[in-house]
Amino acid sequence: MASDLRRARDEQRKERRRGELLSVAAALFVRKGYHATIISDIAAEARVGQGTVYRYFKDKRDILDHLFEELVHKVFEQFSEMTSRPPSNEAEYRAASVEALRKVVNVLDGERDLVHLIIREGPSIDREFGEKLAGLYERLAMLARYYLDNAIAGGFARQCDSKIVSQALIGIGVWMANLWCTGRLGDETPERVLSEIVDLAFEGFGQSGNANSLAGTHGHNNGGFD
Amino acid sequence: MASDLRRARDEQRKERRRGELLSVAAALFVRKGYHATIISDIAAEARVGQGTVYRYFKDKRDILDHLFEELVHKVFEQFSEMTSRPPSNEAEYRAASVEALRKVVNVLDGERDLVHLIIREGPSIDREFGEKLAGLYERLAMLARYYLDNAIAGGFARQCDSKIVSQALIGIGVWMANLWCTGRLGDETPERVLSEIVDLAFEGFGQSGNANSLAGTHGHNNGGFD
Amino acid sequence: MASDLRRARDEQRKERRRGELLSVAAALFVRKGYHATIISDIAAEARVGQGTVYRYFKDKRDILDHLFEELVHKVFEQFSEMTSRPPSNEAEYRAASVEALRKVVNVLDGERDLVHLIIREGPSIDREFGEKLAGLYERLAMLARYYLDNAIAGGFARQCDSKIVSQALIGIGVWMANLWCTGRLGDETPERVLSEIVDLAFEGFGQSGNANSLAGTHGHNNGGFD
Amino acid sequence: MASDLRRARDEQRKERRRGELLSVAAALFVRKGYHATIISDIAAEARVGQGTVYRYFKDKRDILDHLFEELVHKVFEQFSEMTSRPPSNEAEYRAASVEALRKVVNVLDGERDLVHLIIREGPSIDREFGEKLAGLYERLAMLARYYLDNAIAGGFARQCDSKIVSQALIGIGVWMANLWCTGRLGDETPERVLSEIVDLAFEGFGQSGNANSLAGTHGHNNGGFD
DNA sequence: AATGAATGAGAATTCATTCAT
DNA sequence: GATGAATGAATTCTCATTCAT
Repeated sequence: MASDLRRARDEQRKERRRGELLSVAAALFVRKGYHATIISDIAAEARVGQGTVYRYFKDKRDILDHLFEELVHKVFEQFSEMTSRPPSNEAEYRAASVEALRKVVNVLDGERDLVHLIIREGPSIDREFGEKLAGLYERLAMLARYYLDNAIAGGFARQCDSKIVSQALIGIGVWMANLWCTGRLGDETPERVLSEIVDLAFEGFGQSGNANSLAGTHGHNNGGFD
Repeated sequence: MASDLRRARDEQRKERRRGELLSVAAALFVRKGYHATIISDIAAEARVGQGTVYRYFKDKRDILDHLFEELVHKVFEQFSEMTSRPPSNEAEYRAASVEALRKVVNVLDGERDLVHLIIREGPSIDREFGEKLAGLYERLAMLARYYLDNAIAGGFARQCDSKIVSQALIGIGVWMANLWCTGRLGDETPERVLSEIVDLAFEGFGQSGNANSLAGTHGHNNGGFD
Repeated sequence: MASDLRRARDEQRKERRRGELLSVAAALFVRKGYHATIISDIAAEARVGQGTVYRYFKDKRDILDHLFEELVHKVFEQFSEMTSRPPSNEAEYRAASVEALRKVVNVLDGERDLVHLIIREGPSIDREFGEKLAGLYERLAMLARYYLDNAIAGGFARQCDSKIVSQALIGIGVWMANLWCTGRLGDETPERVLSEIVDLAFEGFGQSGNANSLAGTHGHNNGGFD
Repeated sequence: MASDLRRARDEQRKERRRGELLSVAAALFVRKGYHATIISDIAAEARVGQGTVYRYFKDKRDILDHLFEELVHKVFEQFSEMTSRPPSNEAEYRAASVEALRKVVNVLDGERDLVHLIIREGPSIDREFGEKLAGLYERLAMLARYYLDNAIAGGFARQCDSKIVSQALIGIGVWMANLWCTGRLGDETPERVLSEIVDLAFEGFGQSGNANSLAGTHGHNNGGFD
């Protein structure tokens, strides 16, 4: 029936406008900052009335939530197709790491502004959003830790505190992502960064083997902390 | 003279109250968030009138600036006394790294809330503050890079892109500092974290030597990026 | 279309409300004084929210600017239709003066409060407004001087310092306007005032001719001034 | 006794400081405007504490009152010594007018800023001050009218509405005083201005005698006013 | 559904005045 | 008497949200 067609068209138009509002808001949040961006900015930039914004989103915070979910969805979408067979030697582990990072980079590459926004503003929006973001980071850390534990158990990763190390890896990732989004990595290509980071993670920057390792000495030596 | 005594006492009281206001503000910024904290909160918590806050600080932003400068000052104070002789072998490098980190940890340990505040809110206050903070991180990265370059030149660090690696190290540091400040490191002691991180940085978590390194292969293989 | 009608109606309503706010503000400025009138007074008197005032005017100063421009516009509108042929004898000059003053009086009569407000508060609002007002007075003085110079050149006005005399005429005008607006002229009709002033300007109040004139003696006799 | 000397010295110092505060306040009122000048400006400029200002004056308004009274006192002081014999012919009238104006000018010359301040800000301070100032002007107008009525009665001034004409004369006086105080009279000397004004008042700027006078026709002709 | 005018709660900021020292 | 730190009432201005059209 005609009304079905019409309804479909309306639905489509609505979806398009919602997307338009999201992208306009993201751009403004990035440019002016989340707190400094006011609803009327978004409405004006999207060429709609202020009231219209409220037809699509509950409030400003709701817009950010949608942007966040969108990003999270895109990232995890990538991993849904990954083979879940865990690596059984260092070469496989390294290859899998590189593959996973490449996927992430590919997603983030198309959403630089959004990523920058989330990393920069996310922790300071409010307690709830901060915890949601921290939860995301935690999930990523758990993932990294899972693979690291597997490698340690399989004997192709050094004995180490996988909880700490996996967090450190996430720290590197978030930090580099942020630098890259804000253009502070200069002309380094993502691939270059990626390989350097994987090398650092697997080999460190030292020359020797395990000589002088401090690991394992803690507890015996508190290093002078009070 | 009496008036001198009076002036000295006034000066002292003023300094005490300024400090009181700063610490109250820091606590509130941490608890409620910078944006959600309003001047009257600070005044009420410090048991003074709103106007009094304005006698000591231009506005809310000015309070944060003072907190930031205070922290930066305390951190760099530690390094002013460090021997500047660069390490000449890996053991020295590692020892110097540990010593420097311990100093930083010692400072930050007394300012957990403040550190958390700056890391969390700093990037989203406004452009100016964000750049000031980024400048601090950049300085730290330069410092790390300087030592790394020295080690590479001296043959006791692996050939690597020191720009990327040093940034990664800063990323680890900021990340761990943040986790620690927010209590998300659980019962791990700073010393334990420190040694794990240094081990990771010097040796990586891999077992083998340089096997399978990706470094140097970039350019020949863009990894599928478009 | 319906939306056109709607827009037109909205436009009209907006214009009406703007006018309402202006007249309410003018009344309050006159009654309480500009500085003593606060935005919430205006909003309350106009039965609108405070925020609404800010939808129409940038701030209190902006309201005054609009009132001033409105008045200036109304005054000069009157002169746009006047014949520009300059008078060629004293009778014509006198008639033209009377006609011009009548026009001004007719305009001001409908805006007593506003005129009073501008004369009273104008000079003390701020430097900018003061200069704008002084500029208006200066324009009026130039106009008077132009006609006076013409009359002197034509031999139907006495030799005199037209710069000083024209300023004196403006002084009389502003002063009488102010007295009249504030009701301090009692039951004198504007027409009566007008004719007295014109007589004074053309003939002075003396009986004799030019006897005893001081004009032209300055320079020879500085009258004791140092 | 010593305490008498001391008391006298204290009294003197107090008077000096009071004068200092008044002159500092006047300068600030002129430069920044009465409303824009705050107590702490005055205190800072006079190099005293804010509280000290309140030892000498009740509040800001009180300072202005004192400045006003000071000026009024100085002006009327001049007239206290004037012979009170009224003029008996036009020449005497003219001479007396000139003499009186010269006295006024001599006083005002030393108080330009103060005069400017009073003329500019006086009417807008508050109702009370405005009325006080209007009262002063009214007194001056009464004085002028008294002499004018005397001259009309004596036959050496034209029949005219002395109420209106005397107000017009005050208008000229205040206007010229203001122009002069603000430097907008350029290089015209006070004496020059004075003589031009007296000429204008006694003779008008017209050439003819009473030709075309409108005076006396009012009432028969309302001039088109509605 | 779309609009944008209206709203008023809420936050920042100022400054006259008080008062302990 | 002098001081200037402290105060909080008062005012301006913003902006998220509602709602009549």
